[in-house]
Amino acid sequence: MSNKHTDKAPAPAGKKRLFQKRQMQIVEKAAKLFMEQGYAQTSMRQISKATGIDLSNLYYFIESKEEILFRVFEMIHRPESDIFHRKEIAGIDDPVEQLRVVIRKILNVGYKHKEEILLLYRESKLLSDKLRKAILAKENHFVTHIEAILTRGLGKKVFDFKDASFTANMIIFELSLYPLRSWNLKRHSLEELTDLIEQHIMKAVMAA
Amino acid sequence: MSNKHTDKAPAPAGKKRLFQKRQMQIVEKAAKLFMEQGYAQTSMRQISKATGIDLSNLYYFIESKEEILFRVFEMIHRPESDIFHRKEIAGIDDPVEQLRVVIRKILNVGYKHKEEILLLYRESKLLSDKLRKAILAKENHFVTHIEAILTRGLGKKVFDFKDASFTANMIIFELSLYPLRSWNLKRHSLEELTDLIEQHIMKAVMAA
Amino acid sequence: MSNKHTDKAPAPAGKKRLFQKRQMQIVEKAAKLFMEQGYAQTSMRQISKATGIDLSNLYYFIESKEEILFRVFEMIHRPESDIFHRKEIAGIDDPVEQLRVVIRKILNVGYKHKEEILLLYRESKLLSDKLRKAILAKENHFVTHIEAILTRGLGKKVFDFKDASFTANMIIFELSLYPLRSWNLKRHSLEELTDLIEQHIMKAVMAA
Amino acid sequence: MSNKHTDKAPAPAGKKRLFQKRQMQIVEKAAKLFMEQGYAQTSMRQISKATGIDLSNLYYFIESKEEILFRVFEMIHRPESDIFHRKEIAGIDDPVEQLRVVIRKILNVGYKHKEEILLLYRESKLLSDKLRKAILAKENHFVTHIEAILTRGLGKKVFDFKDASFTANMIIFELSLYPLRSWNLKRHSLEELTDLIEQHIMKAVMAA
DNA sequence: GATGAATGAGTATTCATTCAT
DNA sequence: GATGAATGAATACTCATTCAT
Repeated sequence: MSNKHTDKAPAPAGKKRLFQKRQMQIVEKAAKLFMEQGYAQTSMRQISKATGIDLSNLYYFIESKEEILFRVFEMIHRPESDIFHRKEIAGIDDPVEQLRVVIRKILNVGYKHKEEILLLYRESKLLSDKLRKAILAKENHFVTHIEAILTRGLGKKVFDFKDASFTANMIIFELSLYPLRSWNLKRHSLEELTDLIEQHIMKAVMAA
Repeated sequence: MSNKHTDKAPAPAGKKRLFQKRQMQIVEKAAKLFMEQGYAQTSMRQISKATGIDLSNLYYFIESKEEILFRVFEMIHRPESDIFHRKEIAGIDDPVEQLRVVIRKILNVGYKHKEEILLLYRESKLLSDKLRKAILAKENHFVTHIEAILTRGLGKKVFDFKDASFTANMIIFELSLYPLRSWNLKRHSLEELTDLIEQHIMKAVMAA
Repeated sequence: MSNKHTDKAPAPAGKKRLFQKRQMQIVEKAAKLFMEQGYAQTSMRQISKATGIDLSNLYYFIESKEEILFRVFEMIHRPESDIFHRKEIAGIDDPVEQLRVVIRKILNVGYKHKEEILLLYRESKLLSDKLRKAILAKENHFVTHIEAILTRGLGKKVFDFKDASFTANMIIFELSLYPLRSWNLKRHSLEELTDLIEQHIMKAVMAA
Repeated sequence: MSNKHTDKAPAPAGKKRLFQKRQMQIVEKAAKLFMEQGYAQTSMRQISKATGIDLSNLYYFIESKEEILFRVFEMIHRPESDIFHRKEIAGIDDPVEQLRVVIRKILNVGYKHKEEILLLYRESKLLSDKLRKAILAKENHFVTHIEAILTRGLGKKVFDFKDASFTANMIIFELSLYPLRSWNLKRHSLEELTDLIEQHIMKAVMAA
């Protein structure tokens, strides 16, 4: 997918804004449809109807259905991206407390964006290798951050485990328990779940 | 899906076997295609070509594409189903040891059937409610078994956690780390992974 | 459609009976299905299931789906065929009374075989020209009989109309009011209908 | 059948006309095919070929094969619909004369649209309940009008019969004698037929 | 007489995408 | 920027009928 549109000769800034606004509109509505029905089961006509943008006109703003999916994935990752840079987290000195807070933050994001995360797991395979890798790279960013916290805690001997990289991966995975298996967790409230997951993870990493 | 074929008047056993053999053939080939390309992206024509069974004749052995998917899922679950009943596990008295063995068994199944399990997570949404519930019920069977082990260990005070049901769910989930995130675990060998996962889980449930 | 089966070398009478019995079985069940769903919407598989005769075996008793339809039509006409020969009708001297009785007889047949008659009107077009003509010839038989009664009444000056052939046709047609338009006659009971139709027809043919 | 096309935002009248013109084209050609071969025996491919509109493009103008059938029926009813509102009929004071004129008008329509009316009787069963009811409602409109004339004549004592509703139904039915049984009326010219049918009906309703 | 399996052409319908205006 | 119409390939599925055993 070449950036057919975005690398055009520099257009008046106003026009460009409007263009991107339309794109966002499309991506957001499409995201909703993809989550509800799946990518393959959503037709361009449905997206056209949902956005109110004429079917042919849609292709003025996006190049293909696949591009929409890619942009949907991009959009999904954005809200979580800056979690680690906020002072409320970066400023915490105790790795134990820091991990605890990060866990809760990510869990909350997961509750809110359950559908989006499910979508990511379900449909990312459809992307061409290149695009899928771009998405997975973003994922990796998270793992790296967790790993940093873990390593710091290991140095301070408040944590105890064999492999920080593995453990970071596992933790990120555990944090997606709810989005991926909510159908089997109906009996717990979100508050309970948060506590249970936090305790489960902390117990697995804490030094004795 | 009615039992169009299976509830026929009792046919000669040999003939019936042949029919089921063909069904298996279809389901296995289809499973492979579904894993590689996804369910929606796999056409009945492709299944026909892959099995060598004429497209229309395919429908002599199965009722619909959806039935194939359902049978694929059934097949995935089967090899794991009897894990818990084998003496080598049911016979173990120590819950700690028992859990450890079960973890390793399930992990091994997961390594072998990585693609299948991914498929299960990816495409189970596509099944009609009825069929999806049938599949989830099988899943639940596993969780229940783990829960039983956990509860026994809790009684013996060798385990320590708040909620056996939640913990069993979480463990089952952790055991699918590899199938669901193998793309991020390339640097570990399967033996390493097995050890790491086992330790991670055991640490999270063991009493101090 | 050649009589592939029936003109075989003379078979033992018992076998032939059985063969015809099976044929009847097929035709009767098929008739029911055709009436309910229409000819085109009924599949040979359904007929096979309804009769309990294996699909391939069906073709031992009939040549084609079209032959079944033809035999269904044949069967439909049979019960009415002998109406006119029974003494209770042939023995009546007064044409007025005779017509009246015939009307009531045919109406009753129509009430009982509403679906069959509808089928005849709906699907006879599907038959090849030759077969359709064979069916229509039977129809004509009725008209001729009515025409005879009318002509006799005209001679006795108890009836009054211009064209006996036309009138006979019209009467036969009027007698199929119920099978063809029952959806618009729900508010009348069959007894009422019988009276109303009889009076309507009689008024149209009686001399002043 | 939702009004997928017709409830669009008010488009330029010219464009809309063109769209409807295409629809008409389809419906007319399809009507011809349905009459010749029956609905079930006519394929969308044939309709595509007959109209010169590409098979997939056909679905731009109509929603389904069933919609075509429905529109065919609508079209059949339209030319007759305004019969009763024309001055030449509504303006007649004498019910006898009025009925006579209506009979002749409807008969003429029947002669012209013999095939269409046959189609209506043959295939209306295929419509879904909802659509069939819409068609039958139009039919009923006719009956109601005839009934009104009959009732007026009954009041003026120029007519004599027991049940106006039944008689109206019967008359409408008698007027379709030719479309439904033309195969048995070949020996009469249309002029003769018109006279014979008119006389038959009038005799059945007139007061002595 | 019966049966399981095959065959090959057919069905209505949907799709993403593009073109001309 | 927008719209109506087109395109051509694909979809899952069904059919009447026949064959080999």
